[in-house]
Amino acid sequence: MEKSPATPQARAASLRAAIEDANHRYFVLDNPAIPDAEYDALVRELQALEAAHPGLRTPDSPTQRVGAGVLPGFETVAHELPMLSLNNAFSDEDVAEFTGRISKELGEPEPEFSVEPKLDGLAISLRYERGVFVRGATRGDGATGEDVSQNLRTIRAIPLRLRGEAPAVLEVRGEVYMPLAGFQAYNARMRETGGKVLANPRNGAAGSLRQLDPALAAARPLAFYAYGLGAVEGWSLPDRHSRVLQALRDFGFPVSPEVSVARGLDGLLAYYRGIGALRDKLPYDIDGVVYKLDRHDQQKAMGFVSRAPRWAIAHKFPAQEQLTTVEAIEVQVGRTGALTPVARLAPVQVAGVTVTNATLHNADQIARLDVRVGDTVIVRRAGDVIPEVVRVVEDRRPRDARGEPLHPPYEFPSACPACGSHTEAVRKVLRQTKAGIEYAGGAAIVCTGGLFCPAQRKQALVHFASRKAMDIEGLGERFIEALVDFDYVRTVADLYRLTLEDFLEMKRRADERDDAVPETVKAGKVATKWAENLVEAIAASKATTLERLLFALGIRDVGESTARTLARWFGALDPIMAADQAALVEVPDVGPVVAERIAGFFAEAHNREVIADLRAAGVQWPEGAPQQSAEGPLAGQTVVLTGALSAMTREEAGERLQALGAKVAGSVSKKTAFVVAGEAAGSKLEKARALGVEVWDEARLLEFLNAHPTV
DNA sequence: ACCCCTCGAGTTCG
DNA sequence: CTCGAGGGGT
Repeated sequence: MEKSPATPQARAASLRAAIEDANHRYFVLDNPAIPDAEYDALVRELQALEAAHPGLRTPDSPTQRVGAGVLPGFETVAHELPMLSLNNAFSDEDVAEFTGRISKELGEPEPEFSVEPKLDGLAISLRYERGVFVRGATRGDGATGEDVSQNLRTIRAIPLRLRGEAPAVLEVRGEVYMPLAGFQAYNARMRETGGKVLANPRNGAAGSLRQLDPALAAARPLAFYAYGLGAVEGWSLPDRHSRVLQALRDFGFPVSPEVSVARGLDGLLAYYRGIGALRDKLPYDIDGVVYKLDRHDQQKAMGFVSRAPRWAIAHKFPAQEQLTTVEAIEVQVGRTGALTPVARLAPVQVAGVTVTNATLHNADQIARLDVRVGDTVIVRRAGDVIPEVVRVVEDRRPRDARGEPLHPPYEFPSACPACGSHTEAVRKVLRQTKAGIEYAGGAAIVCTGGLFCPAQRKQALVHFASRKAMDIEGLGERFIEALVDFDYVRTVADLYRLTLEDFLEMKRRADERDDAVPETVKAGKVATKWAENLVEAIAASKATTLERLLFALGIRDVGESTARTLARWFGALDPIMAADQAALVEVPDVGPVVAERIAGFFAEAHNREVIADLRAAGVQWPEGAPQQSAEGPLAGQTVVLTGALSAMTREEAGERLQALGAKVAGSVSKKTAFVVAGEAAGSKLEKARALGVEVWDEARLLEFLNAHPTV
C-alpha cells in the first residue's frame, strides 16, 4: 500500500490522478486496471478529504462527477459552431449517388472516407478551456442546446481534464449512449424495486441527461464516444478526420474501436455490411454507419447545403425495433387445446419485413407486459425471425378525460373462444412438499372441450394432413376450416368419404363467405381441377406407413420420432393398440408419462372407431415383425444432418441412414457419432467442431451410402 | 437426486 | 428457432 503523502494537497492530487487514470483505462483503453471496489474507495477518500478541506475542491475534481444540487432547469447555450445534422442514405443507391457526386466534383474516382458506426444515443458537445471541462450541451436545434454539464460530469467516460498538451479551446462532439449491458442491468434493478423501466437504451441516455437531479443521472450507466470537433483555438488541426480521431484518443477521449478508413463506393458498402454483420454482437445499439470524407481540404471543397455537410452521410440500417399499436388481442386454440394469445398489430416494417402479428405466449407474458388493446408497443424480431412484443410504452396508453386508462388489464377468457367450453389452468407440478404442492413455470390455459371444440378439430385435421403425417397435398388450413365449419367432416376418417361434388359445394360456400376470392376462380374449370386434385391427393394418402399413421393420429407427446420408434418396436398397429402401460414403457424413449398417453388414447372407444373407419376407407400400411433393436452398419449410432445437400434432401439422406440402423437426431451432443454437413451449415456444425464430433461432407456420405446399399 | 439430451409443440412471413 | 419437459443416465 502506498504511504499517505504528508500534505492533504498532495494526497488529493494523487487521488485525482489515480481516479482519472482508472477512468481512462476503463473507458478509453478498455483495459480496467483496478477493481470497482478499489475505485470506489479512492473516490470516497477524495470526497472525505475535500469535505475536510473545502479549499482543495476544484472544478475538474472527479468528485464533482457525482454532482451538486438539483438544477432548477437547463440554461440554453449557443453553439459557437453549429452542430450539423447528416443526410441519410437508406439504400446502396443513395450511397452511390453520394460518392458519385463527390468523385465528380473532386475529380477523384475513389476518395478516402473515415467510417464509423452511428451510435443510437444523444449527440452532445463538450467544451474544454485550457484543458479543463467547462461546459457540455445537447445538440438542441443545432444552433443552441441545453447546458447539461452537471449530468455530463457524472459520466466517467468523459474526461474532466485533457491529457497531454491542451489547446486554449477545444470543443469535442460525440454521442452519449447507454451500453446494452448497463441498460439491461438497470431495468432488472428497476423491475425488482418497482421503479420505472427504460423503454430502450436511446431513451435511457436522452432521459438521463435531462434529469434535473444529477444524482439520478449518475445512477444511470452512460458512456460516451467522441467523433468530431467544434470550435478550436490554439491548436493546429490535423489534415485528415482520421487523424483528428487519433488526436482525440490521445487527449483522453473514448473513440469507437470500429472506426476505420475506406476507399470508394465498394469500400463503403463493404464496411456497411461488415458492421451490419457485427451489429448483434456490439455492446451498444447502432442505427447505421457514417461516412465522412477523410481529407479536410476535400471536405472544404464539397461544402454544405443548408445545415448538412455535402461531405458526409449516415447510411442507416433497417430498424430492428419499431413502435406500433395493438389493434386487438386474439386467442388461438391449438391442437392440444392450449390457448395462445396473439397481438394483432398495425402493420410495421421491422428489419425488412412487415409485421402484423406477434405471439404473446401465455397469460403470464401478458400480465408481465401488461399489454392492453390500443397500447403502443415496441416490437422486435427476435433471433432475426419471430416478432415479439418487447415492451409497452405506457406514456402512450390511451386514456379518458380523467387520465384513467381506456382499457382495463387484459383478462384471459374463461371460456374457449372457439367452442365456449370452460378453460382451465394446467400447472406443472414441480414437487410435493409438506407445505403443499409447488408448481413450475407459468400456467398454460387450455380449453376443456376436446374434440368437441371446432378449433381443436381443425388443428387435428391440419396435423393429420400435414406433410410429415398423411401428406395430403392441397388440403390447407383455409379449406379445413370450411370443411369443419360447414360440418363436412368431424373426424379425420370423414375425409376419405368426401366426393368431388362435396368439395365443389364446400369450395363454393367457402368462396362466398370470403369475398377476397376473384369471381373467375370461384367456379368453372379451375374449381373442378382443384377438386379433382384434392380427391386424388386424399386417395393417394391411403397408402401410407405405420409411423406416419401413428404420428398423424396426434397422440399427445407422440411426435415423429416416438411414432417411428413405436412402429419399429411393435411392427404392427394391433399390438400397439393392445399394449398396456407396462408394455409401452419397455419401448426406448417411452417413459410412464408417454406410455399412459398412448394407452389412454387407444382406450378411448371414439379413437378405436376412427381407426376402424380409416381401415374401412382403405387406409393401409405395410406391417412386419417387431424389430426391437436396430440393425445395420450404423446400429446404435446417432447422426445429425445439417446444411443443404445437393444430391438429395436432408430428409432423404435421413431415411437412408435410418435404413442402415442409425438414429437421426436434431441436435448435436457429445453422444453424436457424426455430423453430415452440407452447404451453408450453421450452428450445428460449429457445435460439432466445438465438441470434437466427427464431421462428414456430402461426398463422404454418398461414398458410405454407395458402399452399403439398402433394399 | 440431479443433470444432460432429445423430442414435442408452437410461431411468423414470404 | 426456441422453450420446456419427459426420459434416462450418472
